[in-house]
Amino acid sequence: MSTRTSWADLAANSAAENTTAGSSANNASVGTTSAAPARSTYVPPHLRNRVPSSDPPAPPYSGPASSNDRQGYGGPASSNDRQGYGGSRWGPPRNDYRSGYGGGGGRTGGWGNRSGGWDRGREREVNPFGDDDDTEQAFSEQENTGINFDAYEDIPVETSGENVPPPVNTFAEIDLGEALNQNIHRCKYVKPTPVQRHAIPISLAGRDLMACAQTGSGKTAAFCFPIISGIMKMQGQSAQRPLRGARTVYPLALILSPTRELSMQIHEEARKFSYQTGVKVVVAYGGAPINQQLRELERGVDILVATPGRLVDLLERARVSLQMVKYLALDEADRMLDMGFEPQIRKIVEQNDMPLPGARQTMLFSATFPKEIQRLASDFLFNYVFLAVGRVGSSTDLIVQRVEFVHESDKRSHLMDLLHAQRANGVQGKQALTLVFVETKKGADSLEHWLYVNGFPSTSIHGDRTQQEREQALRSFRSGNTPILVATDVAARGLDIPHVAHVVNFDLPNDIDDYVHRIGRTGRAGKTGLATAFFNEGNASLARSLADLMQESNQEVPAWLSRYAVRSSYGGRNRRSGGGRFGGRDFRRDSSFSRGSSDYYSGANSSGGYGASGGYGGYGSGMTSAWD
DNA sequence: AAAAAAG
Repeated sequence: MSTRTSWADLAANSAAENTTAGSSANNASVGTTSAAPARSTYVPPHLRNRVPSSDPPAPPYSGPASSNDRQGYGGPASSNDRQGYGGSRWGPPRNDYRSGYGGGGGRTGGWGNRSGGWDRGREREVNPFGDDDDTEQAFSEQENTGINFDAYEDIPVETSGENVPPPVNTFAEIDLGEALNQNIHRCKYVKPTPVQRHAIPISLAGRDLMACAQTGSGKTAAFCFPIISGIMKMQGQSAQRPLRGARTVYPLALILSPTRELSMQIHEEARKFSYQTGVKVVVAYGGAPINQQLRELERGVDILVATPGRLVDLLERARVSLQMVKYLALDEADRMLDMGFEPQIRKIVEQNDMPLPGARQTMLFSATFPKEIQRLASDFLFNYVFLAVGRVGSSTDLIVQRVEFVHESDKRSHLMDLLHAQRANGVQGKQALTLVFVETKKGADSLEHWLYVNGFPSTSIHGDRTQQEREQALRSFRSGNTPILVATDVAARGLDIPHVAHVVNFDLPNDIDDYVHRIGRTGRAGKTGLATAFFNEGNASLARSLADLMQESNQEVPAWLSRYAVRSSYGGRNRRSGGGRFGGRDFRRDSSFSRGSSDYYSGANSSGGYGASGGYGGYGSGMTSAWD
């Protein structure tokens, strides 16, 4: 069955308000509104637990019959049963649950046996590939891998550290294990992306890693594959896993991210990668009832994906112990270590029973990595490899960046003009989504309301909304139902939302890195995108770094912005170092960081057209990449 | 100053 649909088809499908069977890719697995979820059919014991074999290239085979063996079929989905966006995770049961329920259809059937206890999750595992909503995601991944890989040959890559393991060119070169290889097929990953080519061998070699890489380029896979593979290998060993029913669980890997929605997204991806590997992934985040998450944890967890607050809660309740953690991954690591989060991260990593650096493997990923944050981060690392991977073409080439001078009082009408123009151009159909960033939560509410009153279907996401509202907003935006999303920085990082055609910085952030992350919500997966910023006197402090970034990205810099830039160029706290052409620079190589012999870290390698790029870094100036 | 993250 075909899994390839056009974006337009896809958007049309999603726009159909979740009432139809969805794309052809998974119509076998869905019952949708009309089909009352079938009662599980009896499956003779000898056919239970049968793992489908021989599928590469696997069509996303329909889900196992019973996705939720605890509740028969369709209670509110547990966070682990349902990864999609159709319906509240903890709300009352709804009829429009589509994925994973709808019983049967699978040629294997009968996985959902009721064997009690945690049997490493294999028998009851929901097929994450058979999910409607996951189709969209699978699609975007497909699109990601659809980036012109030939262009990757020239991508600038820089590594530094001792004895850096060499990159690979194919997944076949790496022994990730058969089950994981099958999932790679199912994800339609043909060839590793640059960050995967480099990061996976480094991680498999057991090395710690600090990586600057673009989110859309398979970053999640880059840290998930080695973790899953490593856990699979550990499973042969004795493993002092706690007995079933023990209140405390001992994950082997911990993945932290700064927002709940990003943790959800990582969990969804990790679940695909770990399908039928016997590796169990559980997500825990705030704003949702903790009891359900506790139940999931009790069923066993190898990889815990979490936001910091909820994890601290779980640690304090002694429901989670980090004693067995062998892998620690921080996504958006620079955010995780900034002022707001750092104490919590330290508490988790340093003030609990987590093994020390060296006794665990630590992987830090982000698109931007200011030098000061690198310095902080080195506390968590042991003899790590620094990796910076650029993107096809130069930074943010796929995004056309515009800056317009707009007085505070004119912003709304100016936005209205943009939206009208888009509508007139037909750019804003159901498929073209516009993401509008504002500075404050109140500002988000009032702008959303104003847009709504003025006839633009919009919704908003920010930290004062309930988690249900946040997830609903994201769903509604993704589906094109409300093609305008007003957001605070909660949505700035990591979220992979296909079809975002336009990012408007209604209020510019104060930090250029935040700008980079925000505009990175568009221009993803090889698509072009547009980013418009409203600039006025209040943004003077950003002028210099913004002008620099735009210039580096071959964007047209308005003359008036250059004048602002010159005027406000003192201080330079926001300035990028290194001309920003390239993903990043290991702070250990900076002249201000002097320690030991110079050749301790002399293993710097560089490939791709930029050479060994020595010495353009400046003191104190933030190092960033121009990619998300 | 604001945002995020626990309730």
